Amino acid sequence: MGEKGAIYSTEEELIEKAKKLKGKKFKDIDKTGRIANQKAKGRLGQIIEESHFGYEINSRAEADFKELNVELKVTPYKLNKNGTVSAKERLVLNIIDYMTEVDKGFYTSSFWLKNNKLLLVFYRYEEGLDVGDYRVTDTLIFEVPEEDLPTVRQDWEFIVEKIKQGKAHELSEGDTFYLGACPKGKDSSSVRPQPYSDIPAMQRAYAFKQSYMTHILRTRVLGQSTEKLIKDERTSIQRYVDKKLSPIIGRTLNELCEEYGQVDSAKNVVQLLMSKVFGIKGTDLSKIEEFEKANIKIKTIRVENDNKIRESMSFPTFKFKEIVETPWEESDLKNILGEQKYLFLVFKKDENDELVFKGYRFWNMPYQDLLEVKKVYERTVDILKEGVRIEEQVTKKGIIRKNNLPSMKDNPVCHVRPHGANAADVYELPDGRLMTKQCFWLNNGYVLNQIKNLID
DNA sequence: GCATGATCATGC
DNA sequence: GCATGATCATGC
Repeated sequence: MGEKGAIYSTEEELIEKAKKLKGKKFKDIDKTGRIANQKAKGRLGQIIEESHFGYEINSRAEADFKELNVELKVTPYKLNKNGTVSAKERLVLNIIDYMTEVDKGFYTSSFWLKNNKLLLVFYRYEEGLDVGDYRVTDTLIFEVPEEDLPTVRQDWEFIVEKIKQGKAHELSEGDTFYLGACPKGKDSSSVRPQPYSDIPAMQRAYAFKQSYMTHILRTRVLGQSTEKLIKDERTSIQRYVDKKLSPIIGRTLNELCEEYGQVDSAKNVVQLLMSKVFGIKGTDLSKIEEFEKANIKIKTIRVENDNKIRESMSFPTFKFKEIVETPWEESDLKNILGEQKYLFLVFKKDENDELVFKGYRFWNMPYQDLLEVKKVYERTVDILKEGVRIEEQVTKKGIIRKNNLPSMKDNPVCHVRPHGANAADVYELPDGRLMTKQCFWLNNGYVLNQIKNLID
């Protein structure tokens, strides 16, 4: 087989060879028995590298196809119940060496040098299927498109800036838009040193977010199109949103509706108005390409004129029997809060009860606060395991049930409260009793703190 | 007045 | 019918 690294002399040759993977199952690709004998996560990539492309396995910092500067990545997707497809996971790239990455520039960074050209091999994941029966369906040479480059670059700079501030241990995937710093290691005890702090930081790798991978899959492989927010300009999401929203700070909702020709005063008036401010055709801001790619949720926050927020912010209901079996690190809540990015649009009632646009901010939960949520989650699991206490009180309105799950007073960040169609909307408890569906809520006071600097 | 339980509205 | 975001109701 000759010198490794000399097998494919041109990209075209490599692409042709890659195409032969299409339609094949891993058990038919594998010539060395890895599929049966190896449990490690990276084995599917190794099978393709070794059995299909004829390379010895290595973990060098250089690209897999060194002479072409192409890195091989094997990645799963899934079919959703509603007929769409999604990436099954984020695409994990190289581990971040905090000690050396801070001295690099974007184009000399380990991220760029190793990953600026990828050979993506997509396979379809199906629950219950043997790994050997997973099938490769598509291959693609991928380079970050020019339109995404300003945002990816800003993401990289954000990560490096955090390391420079001695906060590598506070990195979170939700900090950034397309390129994230995701946990990489056996568990949270896998740590490594950082240059500007003595606190060991969780080992992390660069990763294209799952939402970004879903976008690549849908547009580049399936040829679907979505509505772009940023059309011609070479700018990042953050800067584009700044440009559109900062000029309207201080204006009243009524003024803005008049100016933008938003006559409908429906409940979702803010969403409709903002669609016009951003100049998109549709009315669903979260469907905008850039927001989908970055997994951004838009939330309107309404502040009363006494500077309070009336309502807390809810999350999806949880199933009691499921969360008692799920450790925090694997929980849906941790995944949402660790990866989700929000765009808060803040309106406040003035002295005449008129809503004024006070400002906006991209937000994701800071690391310290995530630790508080962890406490509440684990306390909830403990109470459910011990057997939650439910007391029934008969009142004029009917029966009211009280419980001892973590409440707003117990934690500054979040609490547990009912969330169903009504009190009869129940799930089964671990002990067999039925209880009104519950979910975690962010305390209204906590949410207020996150946007306090926008409201005077 | 606030914390907590209950329910509505909407979209798929 | 259900998930999810939003909001109401009331006893302490």
